Amino acid sequence: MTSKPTVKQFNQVACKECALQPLCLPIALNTEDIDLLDKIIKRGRPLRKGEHLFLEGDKFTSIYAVRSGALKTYTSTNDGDEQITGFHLPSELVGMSGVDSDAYPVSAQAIETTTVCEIPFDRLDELAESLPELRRQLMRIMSKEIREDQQMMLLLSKKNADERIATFLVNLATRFRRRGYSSQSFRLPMSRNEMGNYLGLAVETVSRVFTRFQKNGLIVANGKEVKVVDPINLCSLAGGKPVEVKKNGSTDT
Amino acid sequence: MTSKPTVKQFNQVACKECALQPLCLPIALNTEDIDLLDKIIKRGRPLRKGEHLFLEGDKFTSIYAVRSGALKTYTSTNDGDEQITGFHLPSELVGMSGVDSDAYPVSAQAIETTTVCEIPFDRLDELAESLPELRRQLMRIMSKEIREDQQMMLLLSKKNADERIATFLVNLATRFRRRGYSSQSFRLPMSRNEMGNYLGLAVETVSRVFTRFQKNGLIVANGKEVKVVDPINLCSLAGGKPVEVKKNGSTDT
DNA sequence: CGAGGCATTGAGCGAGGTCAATTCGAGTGG
DNA sequence: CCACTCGAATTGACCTCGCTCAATGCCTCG
Repeated sequence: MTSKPTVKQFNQVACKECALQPLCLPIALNTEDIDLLDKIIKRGRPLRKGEHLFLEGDKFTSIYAVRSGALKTYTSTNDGDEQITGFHLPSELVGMSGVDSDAYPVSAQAIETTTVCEIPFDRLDELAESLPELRRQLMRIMSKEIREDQQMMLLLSKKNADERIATFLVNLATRFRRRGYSSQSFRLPMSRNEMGNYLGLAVETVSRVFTRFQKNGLIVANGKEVKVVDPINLCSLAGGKPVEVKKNGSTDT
Repeated sequence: MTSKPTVKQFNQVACKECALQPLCLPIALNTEDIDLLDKIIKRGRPLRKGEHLFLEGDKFTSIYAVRSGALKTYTSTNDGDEQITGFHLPSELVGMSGVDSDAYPVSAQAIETTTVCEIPFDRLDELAESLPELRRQLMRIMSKEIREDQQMMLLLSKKNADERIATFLVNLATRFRRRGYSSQSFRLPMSRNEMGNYLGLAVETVSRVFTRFQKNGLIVANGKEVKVVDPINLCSLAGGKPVEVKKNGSTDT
C-alpha cells in the first residue's frame, strides 16, 4: 500500500491469483475466505541473499510465507556455532515456532534473493476465530512441521552420511516437483556448508559423498546443479518411507 | 498399592481439581471454560509398562495428556530400528503431530504404569472455535514442541556424548521441578537403552558417560536413581541456553 | 535358587571429523 | 579481455570419538 509496486509479478499478487495458492496457507479455503486472508497479508520488498527476515530473540509478530527464493532458519548454541533447522521453499511457512514464546526462537535468513508474504499473527488469530478451516490449516501446518522435525531427529540419530545426503536429495526433489519443477534436475539453493550443517556432517564429508554418488551413477552434480540419474536406488538409500521421485503412474498424495 | 482408590485419585479427577492443572492444557482458561473442556475428556484405565496408547498408523482420533507415569513416543525406519522422539511426563500432551495426517505418525508406549486423559480431537476442535484462549493454548503447545524438537536436532547434530547426557539430565531435572519434584534427586523413568536411543548414542556409551560423570563428581547414580551433585557444571556442560537448576540468583548468560 | 534381562566394563576398529593443500569460479578492477 | 582476489568446493592424510563385540556383574521375578 505504501510502497511502490516494485516486483509486481512476484511480490504483489493477491492470494487468489497466486500460483502457489494450492500449496500455501489458503489451501482448503473458499474464495471469500481467501479474500479475507488476503487483506491482512503484507508484501514487502525482496530480501537479498544474506539478509535476515528476523533474528532469534526478535519480538514475534508475524509468520511468513515464502513466495520466491529460499530461506534458512537456524538457532545458535551459546558457544557460537549454529544449527540450521530448516530450508524453506516457496509456499512454505516460516516463524510458526515463535507462537508461544513472544520471541522468534530461530533466525531466518535468505539464502538467495527471496520475496515473502508477511502475515501478522494477531490478525491471523482473529481471522481463525471465524474460519474453522483456516484454524485447522494452521494446526495442520504445525503438526506437519513436528513430523518433519522428528524425521530429522531420526536421520541425525540413526543414519550414516550416505543415507543422510540421499534422504536430503530425495526430499528436495519431492518438494521441487510439488512446485512444478523437475525432480530429476534442479539447482540446490544452499551451499555445501549449509547442507552439512543441516545434516550434521562436515563440509568435506558432503563433498566426498557427492563424488561417491557420482561414481556410483546415482547423480550427476556440477556445483549446485544436480541431476538425479538413478532415483530408485537413491530412494532406497534414503531408507525412510518410500517416496516416489518419478511420475510413473502412481497415486500422488 | 492397588487397594486404595488410586484410580479415583489419579484417574478420575476433574480438570479443575487436578494438581496438574496449572501445567496442562487448561492453563489460561477460566473456571467455566475448564468445565467445558472437562466434559469432553475421557479417563480410561491405567496402562501397564509396555502397553501402547496408540500405534504408528492408527487412525488419529484423540490427543492425550499424561496424568501419572510416563510415555515414550517413537517412529521406526522401514529397516526396522526405532527412534524415540520424546518422553512424556505428567501434564504433557501426546499425539498432536497426528493432527494433519489422519493417522498417528508415531507410536506411544507406557514406560511405566501410566494414566492418561483422552481428549477426542473433533470435540476439542469444536470447543476451540468458541474459546480463543484454548485455541491459543493448543498452538502454544504445538509451537513449543517444534522448538524442543529443533533443540533436539541441535543436540543430535552438534553435541558430543557428554553434552548430550548433561543436556538430557538438566532437561529432566527442570521438568521434574516444574511438577513439584526435586530437581536434585529423581528416578529416571526410562532404561539406559531408551536413553541412548533417544540421544543417538549406544547403550554402552550412556553407561560410560554416567560412570565418568560420577568420577568427576557431577552426579551420583545408582541404577535409575540419580542425584545431581554439581548442577552448575552439569548445566555448563549441557551448553545450550542456560537453565537454572538451583535457585541461587546467578544470572549467568 | 536359577533364569533372563538390564547395566557395566574392556578391547579394538572404523566412519567421519580435523587440518592442510589445491582447485574452481564468480566478481572486480586495470 | 585478462589478471587478481577471495570464498567455496574438492581431495588427501591422519586421528579421534563413539560403535561393536564380548565378557561379566547385578537385579527382579518365578
